[in-house]
Amino acid sequence: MITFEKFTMDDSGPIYGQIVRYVKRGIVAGRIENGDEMPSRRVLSATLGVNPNTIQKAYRMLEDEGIIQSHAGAKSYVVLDEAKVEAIREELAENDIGAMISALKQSGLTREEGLELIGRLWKE
Amino acid sequence: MITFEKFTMDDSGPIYGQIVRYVKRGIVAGRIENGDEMPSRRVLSATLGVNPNTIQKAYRMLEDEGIIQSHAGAKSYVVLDEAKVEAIREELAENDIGAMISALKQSGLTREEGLELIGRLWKE
DNA sequence: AAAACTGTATTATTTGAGTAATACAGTTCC
DNA sequence: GGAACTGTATTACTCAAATAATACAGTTTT
Repeated sequence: MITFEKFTMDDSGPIYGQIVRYVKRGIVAGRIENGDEMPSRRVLSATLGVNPNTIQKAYRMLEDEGIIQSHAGAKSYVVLDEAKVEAIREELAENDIGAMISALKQSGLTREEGLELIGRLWKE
Repeated sequence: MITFEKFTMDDSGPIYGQIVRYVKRGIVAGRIENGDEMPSRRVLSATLGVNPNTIQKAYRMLEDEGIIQSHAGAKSYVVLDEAKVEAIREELAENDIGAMISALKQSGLTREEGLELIGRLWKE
């Protein structure tokens, strides 16, 4: 069973998007694997203090991307193969790192200045 | 006169926030300096294709942070000293880089893996 | 002085995100 | 088989963001 701690979600943007990203990052990090059981909409709703409809919206998006499978009445499961995981890994890196690079460029930092600053701020 | 190209604003979140960030990045990058004249609300509204009220909200925030000055009827001007610029520089780095680091950590990357990947994706 | 700009303020409307409260049908489990 | 779970769907409501359409008073500019 995948565990969602009470609001790891401190990102930006809509909550359902944050949940989708949280799951994808969990997959890439190996915390979530093929065959894992998703918490029910109601349970996750209570855990995160978020409306069931919002959870359903996130789950629907995950299903549309082929990451989970839902059958009416039964529990929902994670469905993954190595290719999918790799695709998600690249999508996340592209998004997270790409956004920062374009922000730092807009701030006038060169590649070397940027890398130096990141290295200094990332103290594990 | 500060120039806003037709939608450099492809960020996320409210438009007024994007405008505020755009100005701050311009300041840090040296594109915007003390004494610079801001485009009028109406002009920027037309340039960006955004409602005047939304522009006014952004300008109000900039004024509240002491970055611009507005006097009813007259044009608005940028007001900066070196200390302010440095404060903005640190705020932006903290935000942009901090967000990415916490995202990459959540994806399970170590500091070394992260820095290596960023270096590879940032091809100037 | 008059025209053409400025900033500022107000009211109404639309849209998307999120909440709230149910309802229903399918499944799991004892 | 019945209870207790599942996923799914619907309708109504609130709220913030953004738009739209003005209006007014102060400033530049000619």
